[in-house]
Amino acid sequence: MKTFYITTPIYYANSLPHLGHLYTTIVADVIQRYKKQRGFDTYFLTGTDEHGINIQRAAEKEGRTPKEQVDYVSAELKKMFAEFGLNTENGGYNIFMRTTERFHYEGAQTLWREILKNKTPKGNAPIYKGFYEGWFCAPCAAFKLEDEYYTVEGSDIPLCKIHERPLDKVSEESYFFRLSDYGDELLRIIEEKPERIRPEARRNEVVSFIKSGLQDLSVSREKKSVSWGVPVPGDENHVMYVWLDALSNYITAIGYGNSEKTGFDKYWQNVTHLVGKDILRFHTVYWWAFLLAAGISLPETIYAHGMWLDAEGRKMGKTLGNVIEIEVLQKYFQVDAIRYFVMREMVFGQDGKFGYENLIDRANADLASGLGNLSSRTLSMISKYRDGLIASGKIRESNYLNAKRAGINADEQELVSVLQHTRDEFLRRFDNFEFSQALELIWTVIARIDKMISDAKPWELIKDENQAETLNAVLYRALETLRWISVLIYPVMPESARKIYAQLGLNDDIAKINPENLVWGELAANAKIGETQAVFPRLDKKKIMSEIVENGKLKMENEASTENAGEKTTNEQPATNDEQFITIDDFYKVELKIGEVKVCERIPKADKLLRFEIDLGEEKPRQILAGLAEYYEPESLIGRKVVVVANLKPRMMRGLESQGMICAASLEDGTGEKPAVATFLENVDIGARLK
RNA sequence: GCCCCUGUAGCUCAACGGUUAGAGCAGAGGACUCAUAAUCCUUUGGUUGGGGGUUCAAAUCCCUCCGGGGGCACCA
Repeated sequence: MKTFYITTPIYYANSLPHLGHLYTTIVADVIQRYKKQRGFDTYFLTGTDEHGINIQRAAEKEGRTPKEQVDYVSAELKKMFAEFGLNTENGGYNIFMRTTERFHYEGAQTLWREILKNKTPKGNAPIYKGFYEGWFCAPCAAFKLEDEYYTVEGSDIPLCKIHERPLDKVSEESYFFRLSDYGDELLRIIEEKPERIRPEARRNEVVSFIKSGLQDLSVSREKKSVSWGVPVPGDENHVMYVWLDALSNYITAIGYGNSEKTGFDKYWQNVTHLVGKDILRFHTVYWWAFLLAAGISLPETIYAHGMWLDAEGRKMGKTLGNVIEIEVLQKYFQVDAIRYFVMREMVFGQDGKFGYENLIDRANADLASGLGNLSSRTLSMISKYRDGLIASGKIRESNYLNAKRAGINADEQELVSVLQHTRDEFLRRFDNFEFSQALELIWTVIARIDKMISDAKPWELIKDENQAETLNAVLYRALETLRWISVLIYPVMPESARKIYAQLGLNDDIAKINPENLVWGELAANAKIGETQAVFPRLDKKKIMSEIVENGKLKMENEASTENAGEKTTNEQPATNDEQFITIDDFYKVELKIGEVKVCERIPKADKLLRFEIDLGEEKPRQILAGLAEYYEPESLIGRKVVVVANLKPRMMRGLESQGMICAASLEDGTGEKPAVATFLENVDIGARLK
């Protein structure tokens, strides 16, 4: 039997469940169900990556042991997956992998030993002991490169650009993986079969990365600095570093190097790794090199999918308050509607926009008005006109003319070939990860059947005894098409597909029907349809949106009052649409003042920043940094009166504290944005407030 | 800075170098009643980012400019 193994990344047990986790896992689940229908013996892995310094730190912060910490996070994730029907019980993943499990330790260590046994393509030992030294940021859990930190004058300890805290000089013994020996081999492999890495644009990035030269990779940490990990075989002082540990989960989970799990020989031959585009490189360059080193065959496909942006196309983030909340999705939307939305809306491999409004629109237009309504009107007519009995769709020759009068082609073959073609094309698209386009095809068929019904007007046919067969044919064709559609959409919307299927009066397991084998006419005549019920409820857009917005506001207020005062008040934006207003009180939170520029100078090595000292009528002038250096000569600004946001939280830039912000218009002149500093025509007093 | 991708209707996306560049949503008008205010018909809307070039033929290939996104290593 053909096998198919699909994996999501194992999610780092550092952050609580979010849309990204949900999305990738849904996609994997859809593909897995699809392949199963197509007759593959499938295996579906998801899970959590539970080692590393970040986990250790997070645990310390929460007053837990690392194990307690990862137990908590992985349980949360499992809970979410269960609620979305992605767990084993609901036909979802086969294993929820956890890297803290014993079998994984065994497997990862076996992998290490196997690598040690071999030689690199250039005849060297793949792993050697070396010395790793660098500036280390604990919250980032990473050594920082030159452009990732900055230094304050008078100090030689650099600060992390992200966390604005001092870095530690870390110098430690480390095992290195001789990645530098694998570049040529990797390039050859990619060239040989480029489709292994998709989409193409991402593959190009990987190729150019390899071509730029690979450096050896540190694959261990000393236990004294990172203890939370898989011990390096034969060296008590080291634990494996994240990537080797984490990536190996894909094989340890199916029994590589351990006896607890099974399936490696069976499933590894055809594996698809779904990854976010941000971790593609690790899944190609590093992972492949590890596998080559261990003499294990490479994965069949690595597919990097895009990220979800907000409705306006901005990155989602806490500061913008534009994150899609899992709880909101759960509260207002059917699981299948969400599944449909993510598969239909995002062109797989590209970034997509996710807004609650778009989701409602899709659910209403495609599901409620489209598929739901078609099934509803069809079944309703069967009940009303035929007492719930499915009549044969055959039209006898003597009735051809009647059918023609009603606008119905007596020969159903035309519709049959449309359906077959749609099915074939759907499968082709699906096999090629073109889910959005595959689904679109189904909806052209729905429109076609809707049109057939409108043309034939069953409500008039019923009044004419001579049109009994025409009416039967219309109803049968609609029903039979619904049967096909149910089977095709099953991977994307399992519950709904099952519901529709059952309403057609069928009771075999749709999950096991191979769409390839669909044959027109297999819906038996004289059978009774099932109990009719609406499959996709129409969503009240106004009501739901206003509730979401209201709750969002409440949540923000709660967060604002519990978090450090003032921090979030200035950079928050309305969560959803542009019909929102701020109150006058909101405005007053921003303290805009007139200040006079006393000092203005360039900052060494910073091409955009200018350093100002601005008199706001306070005891001493404020130091403010502003990105105006590309557009203004420092001298020309001295003496100018400018508008300053006076109560902005100070922040460090280039090692200097900026205690406010200078307001400027952002102008488009065709060459890009240019700022124009706000000024007054009248003479204004220093320190005056704008209101 | 170097490299990659991308730009098509108001929005989201299609279109082996080959008919008059198409769908869906949104908008306007009409029809209908089986259906979840649904469906059907008609209709508005395009200098395919700009400019050059190759070709019998360009959204598609090449050059260039402009805009958007992304990659340039040890962070899942």
